[in-house]
Amino acid sequence: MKLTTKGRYAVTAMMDLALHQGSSRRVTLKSIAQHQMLSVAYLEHLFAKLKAKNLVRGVRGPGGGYSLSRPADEITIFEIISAVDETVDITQCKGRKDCQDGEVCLTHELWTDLSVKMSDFLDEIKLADIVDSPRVREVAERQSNRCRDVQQIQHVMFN
Amino acid sequence: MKLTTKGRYAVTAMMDLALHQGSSRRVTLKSIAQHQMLSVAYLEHLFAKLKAKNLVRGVRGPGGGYSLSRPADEITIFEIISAVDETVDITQCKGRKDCQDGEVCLTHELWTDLSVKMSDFLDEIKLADIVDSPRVREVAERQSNRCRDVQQIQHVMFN
DNA sequence: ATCAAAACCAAGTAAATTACTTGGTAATTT
DNA sequence: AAATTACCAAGTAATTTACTTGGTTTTGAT
Repeated sequence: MKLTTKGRYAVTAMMDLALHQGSSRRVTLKSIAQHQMLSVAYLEHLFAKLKAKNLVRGVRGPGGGYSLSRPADEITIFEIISAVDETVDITQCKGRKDCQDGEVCLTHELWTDLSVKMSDFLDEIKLADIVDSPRVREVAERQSNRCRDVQQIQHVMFN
Repeated sequence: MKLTTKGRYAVTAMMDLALHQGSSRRVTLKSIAQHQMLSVAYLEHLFAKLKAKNLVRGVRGPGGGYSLSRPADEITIFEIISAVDETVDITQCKGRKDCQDGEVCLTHELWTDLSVKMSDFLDEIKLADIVDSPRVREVAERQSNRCRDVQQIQHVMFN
């Protein structure tokens, strides 16, 4: 179990998809990149991994983008984080002749116990749990209106 | 809330101290370094931070080493991890004119909610919770016997 | 049919963080 | 006095994170 900014980007990106899921609109990496102030190319890497774990679905071409491949209440935070953070659990002393005489270190076992607790905790939290409060829906609505306004202005100014 | 190998090293090192706390023996960085296969110098950095947060106490000189500065049931996992992982929470869009028009991004607020949940979870787990099971005490006892054996052998061979 | 918008792909570079190295000083026990 | 330990600082190496560039494919719209 590891948790870095990479995992955070993945989770917030998935939130983004979940928030737009109802309107059956797809979300482009470009728009996520603007939200999170990231490059599209970096997001591509993350989404390749999310796709490999069957968490998202990509559609090419104009009007394309990404959407959740499962309902938001069937996707856990743990799944998202472990999809991108590839937990390189070297929680074993590799057969060194330390105090343990070939056994795995006690502290490493204890860490594993703790790690499992954390994983279980995050595996109980579904994407929907975070995204589906009424407060959130309201804010999301207000934001998507703002989005539309900004896009219209940009359209008038630059096209 | 961040969680890397650095945090893991800190937690396992603190476990090490907790396990030796009863016998009122101090634990040297050298012995921890051997357990965790790390350099002493790197551990020094970690312990400087743990000390700054008043989680450990150092005693110099022969027979010196580190011990917990509070009982293990008053130290939480969250304290340990946040002592060394210095959570650089840039969970705010820094006033960019995105969709939000100066507001913080919704997804970032949601991440913060989640982050708080995780922190709370780890703040409820005490060091003692992990280290104080009977199984652990037994294994620890066996290990410290082995340790003594190894040390005696080394003493005979190299001194 | 052509064009533009998107996903998808690969091979690099830059930046940040993690972990180590070296070479010390200060305190404390034997 | 000598050995052992914490404590300190300024660097380097290794790894991971994030970005860059330059593509290709797919697909909807004109």
